[in-house]
Amino acid sequence: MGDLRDDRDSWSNANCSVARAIDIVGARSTVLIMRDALLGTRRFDDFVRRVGIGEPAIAARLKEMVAAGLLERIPYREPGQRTRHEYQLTPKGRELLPVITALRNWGDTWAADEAGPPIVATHHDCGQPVRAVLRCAGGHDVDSGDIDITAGPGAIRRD
Amino acid sequence: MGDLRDDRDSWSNANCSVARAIDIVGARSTVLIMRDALLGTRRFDDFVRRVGIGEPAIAARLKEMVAAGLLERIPYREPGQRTRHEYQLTPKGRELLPVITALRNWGDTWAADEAGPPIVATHHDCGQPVRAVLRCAGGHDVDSGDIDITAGPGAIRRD
DNA sequence: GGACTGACTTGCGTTTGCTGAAGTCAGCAA
DNA sequence: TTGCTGACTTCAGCAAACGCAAGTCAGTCC
Repeated sequence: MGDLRDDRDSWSNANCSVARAIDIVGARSTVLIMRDALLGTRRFDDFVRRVGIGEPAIAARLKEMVAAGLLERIPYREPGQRTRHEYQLTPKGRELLPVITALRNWGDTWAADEAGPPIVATHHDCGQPVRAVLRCAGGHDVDSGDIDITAGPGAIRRD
Repeated sequence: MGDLRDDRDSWSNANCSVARAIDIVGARSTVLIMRDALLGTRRFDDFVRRVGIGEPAIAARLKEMVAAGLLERIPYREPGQRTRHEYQLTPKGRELLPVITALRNWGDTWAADEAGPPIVATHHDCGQPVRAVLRCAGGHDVDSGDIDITAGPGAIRRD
């Protein structure tokens, strides 16, 4: 099976997973809400204070994200308070962690403040910083030059 | 040093690398152009045919991406043709590969066509599929539950 | 020199994303 | 019952992103 890049016009991007993904999570506010959700934020007013975009945009986006299955709206109740709802990550949402981590790594390297990165994610067991890296199912580290592109089952040929 | 999530209001997102990153590469067309650039596309008309967005948007975005240092505009000449330019990835651009890969992985899992993923990235040496995974500098695989958040040198406290 | 082609640019119009200020609404507290 | 508060919603209005159609411009080929 040859590398598709040798015959680039034989496949189309119509069924591209990258495009599908950004159509769901590509909006700026969605990424920023996911950032904070992955750091543990769950309540509406906390999102409003932390995400840094306006309240109407947060409300609209949270609704969209619940509809998209990234968050789940769960009722909770504190003593002496009425029932409220919090937004908990679903597995579908939680699995965006590599995306956000890769984005943060890149921002730390190429768009950081002179002072350095504002927050650092570290491994709980050993305290070392965490990064998103490429690895193959055989367990090898993969360099960007060592990747072949092959057609998957959903490939659409164009003849 | 405690986990910052225990004291979430003590830091601000003003200097967030995730936000900085998406302000540079967050537009839909930028991501799609990077997708194709990372698959080897270099020429204007190839981007127009493959990316799936209009010509004016491609032209404007390529210009922005060159200005942002993601791509470099390099003159080339084919025999009997006039001098043209191609858009080559810079290191800054190439290092977005984990971001695009993580996005593609997520899309393959959560937003794929029934037929399955259209393209598969495989390790050149062993042929196994490539994924973006989290790992710490100590060499351990990191699960999403095993991450601590600590303040980095660029942290902005808010008192 | 005239046609051709690849690489853009210009000029609309439309949609989407976001902001800011103000309004609504449910239920617990007094 | 009235007030309060947290969680939204509604209503302009603006700017950026994108699509489509047409125009430009520099070489090269004939």
